[in-house]
Amino acid sequence: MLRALQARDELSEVVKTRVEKACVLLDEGSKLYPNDFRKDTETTSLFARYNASTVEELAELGQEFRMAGRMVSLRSFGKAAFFHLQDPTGRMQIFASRDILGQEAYSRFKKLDIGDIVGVRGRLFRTKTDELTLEAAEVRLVTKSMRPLPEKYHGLKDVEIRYRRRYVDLIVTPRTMEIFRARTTIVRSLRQFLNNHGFMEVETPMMQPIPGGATAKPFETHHNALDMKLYMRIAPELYLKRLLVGGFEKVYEINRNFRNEGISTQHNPEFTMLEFYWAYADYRDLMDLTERMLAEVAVTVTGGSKVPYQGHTIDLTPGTWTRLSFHKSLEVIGGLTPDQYETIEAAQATVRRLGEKVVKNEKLGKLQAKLFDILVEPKLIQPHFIYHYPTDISPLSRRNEDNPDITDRYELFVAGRELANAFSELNDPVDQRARFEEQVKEKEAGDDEAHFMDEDYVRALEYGMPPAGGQGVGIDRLVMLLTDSASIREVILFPLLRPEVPQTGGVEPADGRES
RNA sequence: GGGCCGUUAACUCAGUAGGUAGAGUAUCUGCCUUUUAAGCAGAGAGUCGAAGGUUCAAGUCCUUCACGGCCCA
Repeated sequence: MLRALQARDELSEVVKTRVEKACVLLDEGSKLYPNDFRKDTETTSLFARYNASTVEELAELGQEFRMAGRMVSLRSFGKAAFFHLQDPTGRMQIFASRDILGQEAYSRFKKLDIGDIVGVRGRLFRTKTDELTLEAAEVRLVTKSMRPLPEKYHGLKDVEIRYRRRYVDLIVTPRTMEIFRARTTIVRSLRQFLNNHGFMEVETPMMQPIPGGATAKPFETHHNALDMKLYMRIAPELYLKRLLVGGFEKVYEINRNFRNEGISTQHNPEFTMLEFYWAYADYRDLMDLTERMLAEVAVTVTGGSKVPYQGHTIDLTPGTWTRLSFHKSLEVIGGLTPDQYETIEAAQATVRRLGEKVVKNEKLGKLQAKLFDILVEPKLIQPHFIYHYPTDISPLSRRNEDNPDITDRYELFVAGRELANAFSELNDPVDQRARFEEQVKEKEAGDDEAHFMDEDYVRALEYGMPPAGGQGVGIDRLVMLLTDSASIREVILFPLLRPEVPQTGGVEPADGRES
């Protein structure tokens, strides 16, 4: 099999050489992929215990350790060599010499390549340059690598290859590994916070007959056995609120949503969202909880509640977050006066003046949202809760008691981006049905992001849903913020990309996309 | 969808005014027992993203396309 691989002429010279070496190893009776090596320690663990030890202390220790990992560098001197072994926790220098390993083992060691996964056994010592190093009494090939690693100094720079071959990126770009560790820490600490506050994690359908809970275009799919059209969910909202009807008072879900929209530095078609619902609470309670939750996560991940982001320092300390009404923000931050946005005509004129298109029959709230997006959102660097969104762009939110044209809804903005969306939930089934009907009209008028009618959801509300506050938090954006990442693709392990162009052979894509 | 930029050896990058492709790393050979971007000497390695076009001659100029990046919508 390996010989056949060797004959493939599209392989680079370096790969062919390695395959050839692997063939020789096989011929000599060596295994290329043995699974009998066991490690008993890791880099950071050894550094934590022995980095402060003196040469003498290490010499007295006499203990042997077994480590495994990828050989990522090699400095060879004929009869001795240093290399670095990379494991998930870091890099440990290994010293291998002919005198210690013996003639035969040393010559086997010399056949190893950078990139191979090896197991080593030996004692610790300190080099002349004072680096804690393992002196190998044994070095074994554990997994043969056929492909060369990227350049040792510059690493992998081509972002396309970094995303397509994330496995290589993870090997050679320490920051990539840090980001995804941070991502896990963030999600874990969100769960911990919510669990500690009595929330219960649940899972609701990701394939839904009626996609709801957000304003977005869904992906469509099909169930063969049921011969049924299904949509990938755009939000879990309507299912989570059915659970409030059922009697759970605090529920949350952290999982993927899918939206059939463009891709940008801030949008991936599948993204992760936290949604949680809290009965007998309202949007103001949510603001308080959110401040504490996100600050706690920030402290867990970055060590403090002030985090650097793209040249800014974002202060997430609870109690310092700005709270401003939607319409006030148009004035205070957007620089508008009420007569520039209060009526349809005025708002249309202002939208046009800013160079934006005005769509026929566009509602006042939507026009005002456009003004907000242009004039206000980019300026909201420090955390801002913008509350009291217009009712006509908030079909699932509870109306404000004093003014039916606005809702008890807010969005949280940080670093010029929406990070969360929350509101006191609409639990009046009659109002909800009317709002859906309004959405259906908009859908029929050509707005393919408008909501579908969801009769079952209305029926659930008719049984009675306790008053509640609910919030969605964009996890990818939160990870971006807390890891100082400019692009969402940096915080998604495998971001969506177009299919890779075949590098060799005459195989054309069979979709006839040319022309 | 629009604009700008990129695509050259496995990786990181050069490539003058259009004249037939370079470096470093990696690889291979030789030397080398405390290096850490190890060192020294030598060697091999490229459909220059794809397809057309202009030209005596195209990595370089033109057109289209693909993939990616950034900005805008």
